[in-house]
Amino acid sequence: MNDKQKFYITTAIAYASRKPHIGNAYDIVLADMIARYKKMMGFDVYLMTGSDEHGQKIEEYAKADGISPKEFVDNAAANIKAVWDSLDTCYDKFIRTTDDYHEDAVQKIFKKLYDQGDIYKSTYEGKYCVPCESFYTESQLVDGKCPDCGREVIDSKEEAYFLRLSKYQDKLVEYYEQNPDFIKPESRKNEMLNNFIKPGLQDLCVSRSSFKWGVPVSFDDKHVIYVWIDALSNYITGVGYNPDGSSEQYKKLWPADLHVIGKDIVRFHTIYWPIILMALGEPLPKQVLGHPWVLVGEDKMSKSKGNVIYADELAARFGIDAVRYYLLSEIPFTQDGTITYESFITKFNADLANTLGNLVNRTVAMTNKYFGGKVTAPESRDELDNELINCAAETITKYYSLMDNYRNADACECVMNFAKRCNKYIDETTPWVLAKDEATLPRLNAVLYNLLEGIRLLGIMLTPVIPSSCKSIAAQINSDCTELAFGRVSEFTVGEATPLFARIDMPKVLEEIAAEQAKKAQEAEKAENIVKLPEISIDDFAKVELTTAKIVACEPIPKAKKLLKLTLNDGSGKPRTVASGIAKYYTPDELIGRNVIVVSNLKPAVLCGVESNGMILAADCPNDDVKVIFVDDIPEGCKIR
RNA sequence: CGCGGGAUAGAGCAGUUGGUAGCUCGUCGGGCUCAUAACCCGGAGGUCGUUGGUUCAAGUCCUUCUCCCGCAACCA
Repeated sequence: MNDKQKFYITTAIAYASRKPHIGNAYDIVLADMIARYKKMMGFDVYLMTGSDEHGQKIEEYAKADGISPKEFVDNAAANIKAVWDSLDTCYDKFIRTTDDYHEDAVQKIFKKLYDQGDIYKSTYEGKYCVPCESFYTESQLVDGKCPDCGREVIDSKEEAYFLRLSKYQDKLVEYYEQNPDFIKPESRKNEMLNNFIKPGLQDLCVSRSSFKWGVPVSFDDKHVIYVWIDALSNYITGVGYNPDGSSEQYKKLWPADLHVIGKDIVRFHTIYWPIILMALGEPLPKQVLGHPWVLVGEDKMSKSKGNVIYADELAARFGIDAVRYYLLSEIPFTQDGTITYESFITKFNADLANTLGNLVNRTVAMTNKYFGGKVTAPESRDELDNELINCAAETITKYYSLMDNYRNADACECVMNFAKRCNKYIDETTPWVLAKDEATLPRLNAVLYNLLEGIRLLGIMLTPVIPSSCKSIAAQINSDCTELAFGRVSEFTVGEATPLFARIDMPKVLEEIAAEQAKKAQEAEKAENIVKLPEISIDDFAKVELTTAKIVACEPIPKAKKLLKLTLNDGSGKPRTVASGIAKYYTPDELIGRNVIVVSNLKPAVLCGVESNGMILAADCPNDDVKVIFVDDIPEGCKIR
């Protein structure tokens, strides 16, 4: 038995549909850093991460690839693991929602909640549009008709299971009040209260019958358990929870001390998840940390924009610790952070290479050069030494309080400031002058000792952030003392000075990257142009009626950001109204008077209150651009085939 | 008026309960030579988005407007 206090920390489980990008990886890196820090502080830490492997999307992707969903997620999970491992993350467990013990426990959780009445079978209260095969709520209807096609809807119902949220609403608010630190940062708590809880919680639909790839409801095989109960439960099933009897490990670890998640899923973790736990009669997690996103430049990362940066590729190019350091030192606590190759390299050169790496290098080199690598703790300290030592003490105090509050970026800055202070100390004490005179050699010994102590402390404080580099620091100063206080080592016998981080030649590397990206973009474009849809017959094509038409009027649609309302003359004598999602690319003035091609037999639809009769043709161009196909030299009303 | 977040030096950000505007990068000048063209010192550069107000005192509190970004609703 050990008497250490436990600390159970989790990441969100990654959706196993595609390779995780650097934003997804931020989650695990942050959690890993916290885990390492807590270990350093003497906690018995357990870090769990994993993959979310069910759902319609995965079913579809697998089908498109011509493999079974299980094969698909086996691949995807291996991919996720590989990326996590490429970042030197030390998780204790990787749970997959397709693991048998998880599926078993989830079925029993569902059954238990059903048996005690917290889950009930009901129907989508619904208006059903038969041609559209869709359900709508009363409020979604437009003039009492289908918002999609404008036709009559009928009362209909589809079976589904619901979780009673309303029953636990007051208890949840109470929990928020009693645990002011439950949601971090605090601004997100207000968002939850104002947006979702105050208006009143709707019961949550927790099953699906529209796809099969999920955990089946044990007593009703038409339904699979939808993502909420399946995915969120991983936090307890992964450490051995089961309604039939939980493991010793579960009893020791639960409740979790911290869920590390992205800000987009705060709602699920601070409303649905606590309610599920309350219904199960289990204690609630102590804290949820909703971190911001990592954006590329101004944009959210997306494949179609071609701006995705992958953590493992970045690590392969610049080193694991370079990636970890960037994520943990540059992403703000509450606001979204950005990453670009420029900012990455700038940060790397300034902090890791120039400030820290160079400090270690010059100090170790001097110790070797002047004393054959060996210095001992001095007897006395002068004014300059005291300043340095005080700065070290202040840094350590600040470091603790920042790290305890997950202000890792501020903690990194604070530590780097101490590294700068050490560099300044070298300038103040001028060791190269002291080395010239036999009489000042004791002083030189003291200076180098103080610097090596400073470096030792830097290495300890940065260990959660850049673990392998700190190992290298410890090796170079040849000390395994991990006490975070100045003057705890009686002597140093340093090793070889080897650069920790080689400076990056920014223009050269940027050029290389640009060349690679251009190549990738070309390949991607080629792949895009390959036909993806199944072949159709000429008869299928003949079903599409294409007509030329002149745009006679055009105006933006209020409330709609993307839509323009076009009035067309298609030669029929009757004006035709079409809504088109091109507001971002064209102003009305640019369109009026031009001739375009319209799909004239498209089923009408109501968009933002405007009935759209048809669709004009436009091309999706690279760089997120859209170009309407103009046919100004063809008169309106011509059929196209 | 759908909900929310933001606007501070050329760029990226800090600014806790109102009390002299800071940090990093860049830029200009100087110093040093142990070190990775590195390190150290100094200068320039902001009427803190706009309007009005509260106050001895407003980046900070209240108000008007403008512009950005998420989410929600619509890329027919």
